[in-house]
Amino acid sequence: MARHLITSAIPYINGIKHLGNLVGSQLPADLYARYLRGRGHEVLFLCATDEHGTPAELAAAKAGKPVREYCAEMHAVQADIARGFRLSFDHFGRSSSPQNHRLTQHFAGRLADADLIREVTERQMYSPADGRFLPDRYIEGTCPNCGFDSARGDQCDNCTKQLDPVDLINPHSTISGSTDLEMRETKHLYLRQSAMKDQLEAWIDSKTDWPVLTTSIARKWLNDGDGLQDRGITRDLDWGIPVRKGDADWPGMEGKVFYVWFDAPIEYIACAQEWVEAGKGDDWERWWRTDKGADDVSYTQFMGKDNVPFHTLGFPATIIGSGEPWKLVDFIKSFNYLNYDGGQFSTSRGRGVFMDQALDILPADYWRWWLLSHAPESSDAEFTWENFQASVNKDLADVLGNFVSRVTKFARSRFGEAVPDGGAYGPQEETLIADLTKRIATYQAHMDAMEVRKSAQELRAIWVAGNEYLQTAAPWAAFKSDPDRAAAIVRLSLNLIRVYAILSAPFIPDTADTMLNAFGSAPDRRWPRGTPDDFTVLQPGDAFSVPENLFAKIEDSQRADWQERFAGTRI
RNA sequence: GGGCCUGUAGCUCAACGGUUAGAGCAGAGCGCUCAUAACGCUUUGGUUGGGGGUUCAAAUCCCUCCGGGCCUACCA
Repeated sequence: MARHLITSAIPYINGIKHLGNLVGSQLPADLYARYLRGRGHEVLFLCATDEHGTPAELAAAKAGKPVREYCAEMHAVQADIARGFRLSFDHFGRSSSPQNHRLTQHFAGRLADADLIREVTERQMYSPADGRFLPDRYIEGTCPNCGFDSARGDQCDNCTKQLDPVDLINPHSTISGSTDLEMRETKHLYLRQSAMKDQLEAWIDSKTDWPVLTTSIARKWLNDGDGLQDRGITRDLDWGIPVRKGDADWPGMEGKVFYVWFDAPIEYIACAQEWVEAGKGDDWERWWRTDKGADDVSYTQFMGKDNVPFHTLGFPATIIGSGEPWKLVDFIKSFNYLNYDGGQFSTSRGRGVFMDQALDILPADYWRWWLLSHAPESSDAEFTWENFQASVNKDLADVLGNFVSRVTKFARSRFGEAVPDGGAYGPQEETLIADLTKRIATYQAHMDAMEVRKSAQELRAIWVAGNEYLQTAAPWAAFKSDPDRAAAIVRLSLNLIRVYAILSAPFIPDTADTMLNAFGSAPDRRWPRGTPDDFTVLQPGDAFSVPENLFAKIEDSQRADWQERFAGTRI
């Protein structure tokens, strides 16, 4: 039994996330957490909402609410949807928590003491009409390079040229439309990542088993241009964690807050404190402090590729730079993007399926299965309704659902609602058990390696083996000539359902519960040990019931309807 | 512009220098009748994006061209 700390990239607060966000971090993290718990390991699985920054302030303003109130509401909404998808966080925290305030300020103080913070005076666009400094991309104007009239201040979407806001012709605020913009001086804190470049690079180099996607992005940032750049960690905003040096004021930084990308990863740690505060645990330091028991913790982070630089460089720089014995990540599992039907998901255009909508039309397990079995591991992947319908109908309804249905209904009709006695497992059963034992070992190896698609593929093959066995053993024929033989076949088949439920639970937890509940309220839920005993847990006389069909097929008419509904509006 | 990833059967993907490039779906044929017209077996289908090179041996390594994607540090 090992101890596993698992975190999912924390979703931003300003709205409901789409399926691409889900499959890139929270869902595979949940798969891994459920699997490890199933195998008897001790797991702490944490996630939170990322609540600071300009977009949160603007979203709150648009909703006509104080930002504090808006975030509290959106956190509740996201927590509710997470529950709907059966994301089994031990705690779903908030980056705006008091714990994170204290800890973020603490880290800043430590970094300052270590001479890893420098103050930089710079000039930024200020909009008097909006009453705020504007991040580059909140300024638009005509591109001096190609003449595109909606070029953003950081880059022109038309000709892809990188820009500076002052380059724009007729610049205006995208918030208010105001053209009254001025350059103002402001002072900010920079994290001296460049001073830690060699340390960070050596650390990345030591991670030879990480996905290429993870290490290549990290190396790019380490070596691109002049190498790893120092990074601003403060902003001129109202909503955020006030800049303080530990418990002390930070002269000259009054009214400023830390940048979200500084405080968001720290929330991983603060979240464990929230977990204790919420009465769900009693010792967070044994998960996070290597001097207090976290030495043997295996820490895995899940995230989309856009998050990789902050997790491979920024956050480690914070942790290492603190000089304190915090736990560093052991493995970073990163994902590419999921596209929607030939294009990108688009919040603004309402294009694609968002988490709340997904749960409105189908139960979580349908989505979990498709998303995980098509996880964008090696390249960007694409959601299409045709593929979704085909996969769900075939894999879930036909292969697994129908297997459970045919076994339980046959058993009931011939032997009644209890595991039948009589006969014994013979060569066919031994062959199947040997095959499954091997396949389960393969499945576990893929899950251990977080090879999500391969795990799904092997799990499906395990389901298929049940159907193959039934076809070969043909209990319906045996029943006529040798009822004891049929009884043995049915006994094994019912045991298969129990084993399948346990193996499948990380992917489709609700369905797994339904399958297990067919055998009463307290069936043995222990993970298979890899011996033939795994298939004799259900004994003659044990009661079972026939569950409702596990999965309904998606009809062509439904598919067409949804296709239409989620296509979004063209601009 | 630069960097990284990617291109394999109609579709979604494996194969990571070593038999004859494999699976699932879709298509075709056969079988079964327990089951959600479900399941099983067999089978069609590929000059591995094009071209060149290295090697006894290349989907795999190198060069080049073409296509797709991502990142490029003030959105998060």
